[in-house]
Amino acid sequence: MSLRYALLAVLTAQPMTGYDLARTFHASVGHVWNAPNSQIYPELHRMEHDELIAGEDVTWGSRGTKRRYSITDAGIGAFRAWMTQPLDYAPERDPAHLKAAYFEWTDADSAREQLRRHAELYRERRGQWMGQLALVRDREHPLVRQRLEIFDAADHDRIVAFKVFAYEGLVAQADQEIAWAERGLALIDSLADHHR
Amino acid sequence: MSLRYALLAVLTAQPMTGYDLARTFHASVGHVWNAPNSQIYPELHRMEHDELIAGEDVTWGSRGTKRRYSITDAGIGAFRAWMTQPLDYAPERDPAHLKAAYFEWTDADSAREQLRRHAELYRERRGQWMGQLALVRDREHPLVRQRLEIFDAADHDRIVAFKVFAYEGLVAQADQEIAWAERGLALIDSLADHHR
DNA sequence: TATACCATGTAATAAGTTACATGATTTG
DNA sequence: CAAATCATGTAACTTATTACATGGTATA
Repeated sequence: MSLRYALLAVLTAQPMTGYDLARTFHASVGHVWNAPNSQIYPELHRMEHDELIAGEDVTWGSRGTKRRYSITDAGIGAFRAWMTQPLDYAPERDPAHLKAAYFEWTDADSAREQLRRHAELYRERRGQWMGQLALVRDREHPLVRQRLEIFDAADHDRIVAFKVFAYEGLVAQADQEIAWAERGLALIDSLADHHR
Repeated sequence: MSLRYALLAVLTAQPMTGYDLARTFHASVGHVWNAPNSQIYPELHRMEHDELIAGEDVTWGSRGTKRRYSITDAGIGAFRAWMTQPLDYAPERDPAHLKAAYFEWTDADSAREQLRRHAELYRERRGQWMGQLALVRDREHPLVRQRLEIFDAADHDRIVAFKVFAYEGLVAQADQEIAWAERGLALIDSLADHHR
């Protein structure tokens, strides 16, 4: 159900088409939430049906049209209600750590390769998050800028501070995963040494 | 598809009934993977059909029977293949950080309450992981003990080391989440001060 | 005018959740 | 003999993934 609120979150800043939302997801919010357009489009239809968003057809080129969605008052209410209500956490499900616990079932090279990939993945995510973080901090992030325009200047610091806080948390997560993978690589090396 | 391999991982140590697997999931592997029995029982049927596990009816009490599953050679092969093959990581999906990025949409009390819950959840997980970690390290963990019996003594250190490594990673994750939530609480306090 | 990008979906599966349902066995 | 635990599921639903499908617009 969080997809719906992730979409509403973006639409609180400005109206968008399904395509824009999918792109935004991929480029910015996507690092916290991701969804393919085959999930976004049907959800937008359901949200419009529930009157959380209003769609209007906008002409595009000579013949084409596209549908731009704006959040409604009911949508803002629903988003605010979700924001206030405590989150119900999903049960833990961590295939990377599950596999690591059973590394005796594969060879050292494969285990090393998997840990290197793990580190690599989080280095990449870390880089993307750092990029977003810099844009938010400097108030050059397009969505954040848009958001600041519709909010009172007194709120600007809070808005930016919360986004910085969230991204910093994600960067710290990535750092942790990179460090863990590196400890794993060292462990495998030490076990290999021991064998000689 | 990882559920299947999580089940196989447990069954490499010893044969078990569906009920035992569900319980083991909840009590030990469950901190890395969790599943309700309504997901476990059908999956066991499919795995038996695919001949990764073999079920046998065991008498239980005077009239009852229960079905105990053992991993087959094909099952061991499938598990080893999965262990060797690189993991395909699921796209990021993190409602807690998503919400934190939009805390301006709720009041300070609600935001604080959510961060407190976040810290509390990870403190609890941390405690469970530390418990498992101690059992594994001291080789008193029932499943690990069972596993050590069927493996050569030369492999014991590796087996324990990988499990310790995996659990230590989870503990570090929990520490990170707790620290993040506490930074968030401090941030909210400082924003509230600023308002006065 | 070809290529990249914008735009919107459907269909089929797979995976996961929630609620319900039933009955035997063991233990205090 | 009551309560806790062991044991095994089905049904309905929601969520997410993968693959496919189509066509318009902008730009070099």
